[in-house]
Amino acid sequence: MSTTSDLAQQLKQSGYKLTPARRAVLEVLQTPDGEHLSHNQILVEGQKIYSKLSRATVYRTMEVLVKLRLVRPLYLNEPTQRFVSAEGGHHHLVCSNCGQVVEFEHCTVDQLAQELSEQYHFQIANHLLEFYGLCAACQ
Amino acid sequence: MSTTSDLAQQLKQSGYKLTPARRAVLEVLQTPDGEHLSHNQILVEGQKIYSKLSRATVYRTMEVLVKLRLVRPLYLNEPTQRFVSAEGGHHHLVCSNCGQVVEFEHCTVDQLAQELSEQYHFQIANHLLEFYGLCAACQ
DNA sequence: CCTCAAATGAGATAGAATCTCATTTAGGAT
DNA sequence: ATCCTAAATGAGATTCTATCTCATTTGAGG
Repeated sequence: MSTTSDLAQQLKQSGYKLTPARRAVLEVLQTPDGEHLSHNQILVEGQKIYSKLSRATVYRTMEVLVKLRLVRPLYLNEPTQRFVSAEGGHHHLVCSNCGQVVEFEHCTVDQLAQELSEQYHFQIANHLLEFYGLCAACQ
Repeated sequence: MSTTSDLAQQLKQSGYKLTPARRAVLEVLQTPDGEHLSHNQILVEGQKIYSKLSRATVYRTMEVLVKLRLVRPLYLNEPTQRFVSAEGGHHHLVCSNCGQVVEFEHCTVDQLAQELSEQYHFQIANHLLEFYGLCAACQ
């Protein structure tokens, strides 16, 4: 997602205190598996780093990160909020049958983003492109 | 979304009984505002048609419609499942600040869908393309 | 008009998100 | 180094969405 020091730096510069609880959350977010994590996953992983970490603090910290546009919330076909880096695109192939989510990289919507940006006077920061269908196994 | 009779016909042909509760749900889905509805909205509107309609039946009916691929579930930046027609694409400009959702029509991902379909052996039925940013008012 | 598997309603339960409030603490001021 | 205060925290209560259970009702074929 970003390096912990990046995120910590940004928090500090925006006037937020750097607490052990927040450090733990940031550290979780920048692990190799730090993308697409839910609040609960962040809580469980975060408590391995700082055992007193509470659920409410995870919610509040993520709220701050979203407000600062350091991460972006996302729902992947279930009623659970997850988080991804705020920049760039996120591209998924989602199987309507088994729920499997495959990420892909190649994406062709930049041109379209440009056009929409002008047409609707939207300042576009990132996007989500999901294709729904049946994976090879479920067909 | 579809006409009620379409949906009713499909249910019938798939071996499901046509009950007043199901008719009410189908009728709600095919009103002009029948897209993007949540379970709760369907319940409230449905009870205006058939007052005994229960929450559990709304959930179960939508589950059937999803299984038959007549509708598709979708989360729009909140932890509430909503439903859209199963076919075609859904295109949104979402304001990260005020949450406003604008729909747009012109879309350029068909070519990409074709390529991904071959590359990942996915049988793609529809897609969701969302751009996140700041709307004119929030900039 | 009978029959019975399918469907329903009501309420219980589970899980995610939000709120409240008394206590603790980061970090600037002294 | 110590003090001070607004900011942050933890724990638990509360709200809302989703799922489950089970006794009762009903659609639709025979």
